[in-house]
Amino acid sequence: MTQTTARVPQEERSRAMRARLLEACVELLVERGFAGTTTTLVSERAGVSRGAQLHHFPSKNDLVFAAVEHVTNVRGDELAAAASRLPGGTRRTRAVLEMLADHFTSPVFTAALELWVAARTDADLLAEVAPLEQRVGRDTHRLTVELLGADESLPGVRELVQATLDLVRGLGLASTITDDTRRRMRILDRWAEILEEQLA
Amino acid sequence: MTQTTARVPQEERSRAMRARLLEACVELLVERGFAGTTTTLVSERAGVSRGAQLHHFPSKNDLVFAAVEHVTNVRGDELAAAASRLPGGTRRTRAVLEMLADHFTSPVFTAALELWVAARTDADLLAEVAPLEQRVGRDTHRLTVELLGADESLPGVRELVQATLDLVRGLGLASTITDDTRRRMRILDRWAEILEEQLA
DNA sequence: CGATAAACAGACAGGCTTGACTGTTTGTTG
DNA sequence: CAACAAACAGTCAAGCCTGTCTGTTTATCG
Repeated sequence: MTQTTARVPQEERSRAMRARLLEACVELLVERGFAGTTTTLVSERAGVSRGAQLHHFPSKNDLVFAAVEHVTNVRGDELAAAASRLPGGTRRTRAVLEMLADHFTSPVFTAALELWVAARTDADLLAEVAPLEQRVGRDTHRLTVELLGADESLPGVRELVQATLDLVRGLGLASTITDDTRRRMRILDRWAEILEEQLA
Repeated sequence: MTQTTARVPQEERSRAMRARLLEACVELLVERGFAGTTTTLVSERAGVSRGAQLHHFPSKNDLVFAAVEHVTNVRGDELAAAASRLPGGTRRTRAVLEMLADHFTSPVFTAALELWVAARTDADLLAEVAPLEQRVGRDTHRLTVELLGADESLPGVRELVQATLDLVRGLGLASTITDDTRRRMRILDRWAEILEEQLA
């Protein structure tokens, strides 16, 4: 115990402070958007002095880059968690779709969207975002294939799964300014029909 | 002729200047994103003095609001033009999908996306964007139904068209940071198959 | 042709953001 | 416990953006 308390504290505090800053950063991305996420607001939100913030993240890019990674990890975790909560049996396909749609309408996705759009016109940020997003994309694809029990060796199956993911991405984008859950549900119902038919 | 040249000039110049400013604004939205689209850059890009700009658009919001309207109109025009160029006969469905996908990966869509995302965290802008976007959405839906010759009185057809539009929206979003045309084409091929099957 | 108003030009101030910088506290190590 | 390093705190200057303001040119109309 002595060894633990003697060895960890500083490192631990540092870790906690970084985590608080990243959390605050993501919250602000959702609430104020990328441009509205100023370093001052982040430090205020995190309850951290500007000095401390600059100590852990020397520049705004350092903070944002770390936030990108953080968001990516959270997205992966949330997806995995949601997948494990998934019920089996009938209506499995529909449940998988709902899970995906939920993810693509969640705050983490919104934060990722802000980073995504910002990265389009920011080369440095893009270099950071692109590979991570690719990873999430691949992981999500793999997960979806697994959850649907799809056989990708069959022609057209891979494209169908990709289409499914692009669909929920499109639904997610639409939901950011128009919260039309009912419409979304009907579309998912229909898509589930098609998916089951095609994968059978 | 004398009457014409005597009556129009000033109004005409004014119109031209407004158009140049809006064009410059849209260009910058694509190149620099919403946050990077400063009023100063717009006036420089348009070759207009800041004073002249402020005369036509007293505030940045006035400029942006006008740009939203402009983008909306251009989107509508481009879609209509593309639709009229569409070939008939076989592979009609595939051609319609490609047309839609092209639109949702075009610069106007990118500009609209920037406005869209910015509007999410800007109430004033949202009030301006939402109704116009809804209009484009409805028009696009109607156009798609017409081009596909779909019968919306049949159950599930409406949702199928909506899914198609959300799919291309998702593809468009993905294309903003990853230009993966080949992947997109394969997905469209596959979706065309399904669409024809379902609409038959 | 003179008067009036619109169009155009450019300087200026206020507010905000970022990152550098100096100083203080806390933890670690010999 | 003394010395050193990391963590933390807060101020300051430089740069940018927006919108106001004053002045000038161009067109329209009596």
